[in-house]
Amino acid sequence: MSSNNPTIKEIALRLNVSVSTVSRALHDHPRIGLKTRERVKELAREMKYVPNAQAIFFKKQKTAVIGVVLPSIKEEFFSQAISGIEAAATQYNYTILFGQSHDDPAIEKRVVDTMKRQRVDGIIISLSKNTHKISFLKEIEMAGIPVVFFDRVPDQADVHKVYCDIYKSTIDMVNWLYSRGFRKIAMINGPSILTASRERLEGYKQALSQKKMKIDMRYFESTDLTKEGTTHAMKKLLSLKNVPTAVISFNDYVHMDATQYAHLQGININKDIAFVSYSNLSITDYTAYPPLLSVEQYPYGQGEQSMETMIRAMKEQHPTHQYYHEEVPATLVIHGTKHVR
Amino acid sequence: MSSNNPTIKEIALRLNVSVSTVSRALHDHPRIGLKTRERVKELAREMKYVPNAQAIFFKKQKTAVIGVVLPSIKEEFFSQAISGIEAAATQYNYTILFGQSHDDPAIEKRVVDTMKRQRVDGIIISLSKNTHKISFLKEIEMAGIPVVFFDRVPDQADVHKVYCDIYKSTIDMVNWLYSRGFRKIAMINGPSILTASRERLEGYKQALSQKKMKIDMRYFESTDLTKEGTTHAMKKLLSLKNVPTAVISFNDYVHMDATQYAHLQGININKDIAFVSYSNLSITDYTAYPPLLSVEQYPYGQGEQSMETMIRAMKEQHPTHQYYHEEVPATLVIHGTKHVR
DNA sequence: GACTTGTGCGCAATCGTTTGCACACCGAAT
DNA sequence: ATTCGGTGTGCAAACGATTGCGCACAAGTC
Repeated sequence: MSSNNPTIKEIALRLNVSVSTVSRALHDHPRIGLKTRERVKELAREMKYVPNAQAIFFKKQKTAVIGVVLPSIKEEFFSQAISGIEAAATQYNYTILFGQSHDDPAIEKRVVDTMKRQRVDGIIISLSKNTHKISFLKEIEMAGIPVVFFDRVPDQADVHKVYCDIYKSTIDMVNWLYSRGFRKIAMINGPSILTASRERLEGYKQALSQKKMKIDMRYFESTDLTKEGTTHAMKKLLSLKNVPTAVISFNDYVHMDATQYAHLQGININKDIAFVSYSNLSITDYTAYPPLLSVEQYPYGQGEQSMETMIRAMKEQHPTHQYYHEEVPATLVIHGTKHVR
Repeated sequence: MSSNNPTIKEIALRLNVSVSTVSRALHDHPRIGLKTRERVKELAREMKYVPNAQAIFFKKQKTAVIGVVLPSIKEEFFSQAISGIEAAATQYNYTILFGQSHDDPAIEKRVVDTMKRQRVDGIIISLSKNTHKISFLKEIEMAGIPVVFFDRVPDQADVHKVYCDIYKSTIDMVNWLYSRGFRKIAMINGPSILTASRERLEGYKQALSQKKMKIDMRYFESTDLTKEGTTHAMKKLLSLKNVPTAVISFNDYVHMDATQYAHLQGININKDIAFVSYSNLSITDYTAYPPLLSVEQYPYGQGEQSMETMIRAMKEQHPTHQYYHEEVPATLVIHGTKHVR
């Protein structure tokens, strides 16, 4: 009936011992006699005593809570990532305080502030696509809360970060297309402020020049990741007099919008034009026009790795001069043609 | 440089006033003189003072944290839901402590225990599909932590719950099919322990009997929601000598597996057999065989509503005898045939 | 018998903040 | 001159748990 959780004080009172004895008994302190220990544990069980983590962590100045800030959990990539983070966190007995930035830097800052107030032990963050200054996060770090960036990471070296090498996998991707005879390779890239976009672009250019192909910027389009932006980009590509024979999309969502539009324009997907992409969403197995190939970025693995890195970062003494850069390998996943028509 | 966050004590020391004065000044207590108030606030800003929420909530016996337990965030339904919960929580200045059960009752219990330790102010939970006993949650409630169930809710009345009326929408769905001339209507339902499954079954039966149609249990199959389970169910339906002309799937994931298999068996989706489903996933717009119709269950809205209900539940004095049952309306969304082939 | 060693337990401080109460001072009203 | 009300501030307890230190008692050693 009592709404209040029992405390060690109440146990102590009932057993006529001191609170310190109860505390030590519950922790199996060797200096506490066996019978006392048993009596305490017995009563604790009976009273359904659950230690107050708030009090413990307050005392210890630790919370065993990690803040996780993502642009949007609606994206499969991030929901997979947080799943990995949570799995690893559970292993290390940490819990997850969760916040979304919705790609809005102001909200992102507010979420981070709340987490600081909550005195999380660390923050794992994938930056909003509109965030340019990360000074507020450096401040957090200066205040003794380690920050680990993942996937959408800043360029600078003085941060902990976990990401996969899009540059390298983009080169692999272009080579794959080249080896299959494609020469007119277009790209629908994401917003240029994203590191992810820059890496795609640089990998694209690098691969082409390795093959001694000249880079035609008319084959290079961008989208703001909305359906409209992607449709517009695809429209421009289709209007070229030299229509590309292959299109690399920024990710599978862009790919879906691009192919949907292209299909409406009478293009026979992966016949007239080959489509390849990034993300390797599980859902593409069910889509009308799966990409021939998609770069798997292992969001779950990146999430796990972020948590591992966080654990190590938390062990460093403050201030750190040791920054971890973890590169998770990306791999090309070639889809069967079973559902391609 | 200092890794430690400043406290009101340090501010008090520097200003030669007491901690109580600092505390009150920061809260604009009217009995503190204007100049003192200004001096305190000025210094607080200068020292980048951030109140220690741990200490405050420890003192106040409130954490402003709501625990959210979901089966798996990888499902779009739940990632949408948590998005809604988070949005509403932010409005009320609550933050979200997050955990997944992975449909495992043991993990579910462990997650809830951790949350109790953390002294969350409330728990919003969508039950694991294998959870039969919710006594551990009633205990949590007895201990003064309100529990709000959503979507996957228990049958009993003595709980707070938010859900949508699947029974009613199933009747609408069957009527929709009936009005278009379909008479051999099959169903691939989910695990029978889920309320969601029972409601679908009952709606199905009710609708058929309203139309004076006899209920043929050969048209009724179940899946454990795995691809294999669904394929098996579909296989049985296709092997009937009286093959159904319409199939109602438990949700869009089941629908995708069912139609994928049916297609491989040479069925012309939505021509030979009409397919309808639940969830109305945004992704179905891009899938090879979208359902003709899908029941929108508004996960985001259910999430928001769950948080609203939580706010109300937390206001009730303990123990409650006032339980909230919130029914979010479900609606039929009829897909165009644009991508159906 | 004095000394050491080990065993079993309690006292009290501590973490950062809030808050009821008391107190001191001041001007004004009686 | 006393009382009163208002204003500005400090004291100290409280929230729940942990932990260094100290004390009391018993058993063993010389």
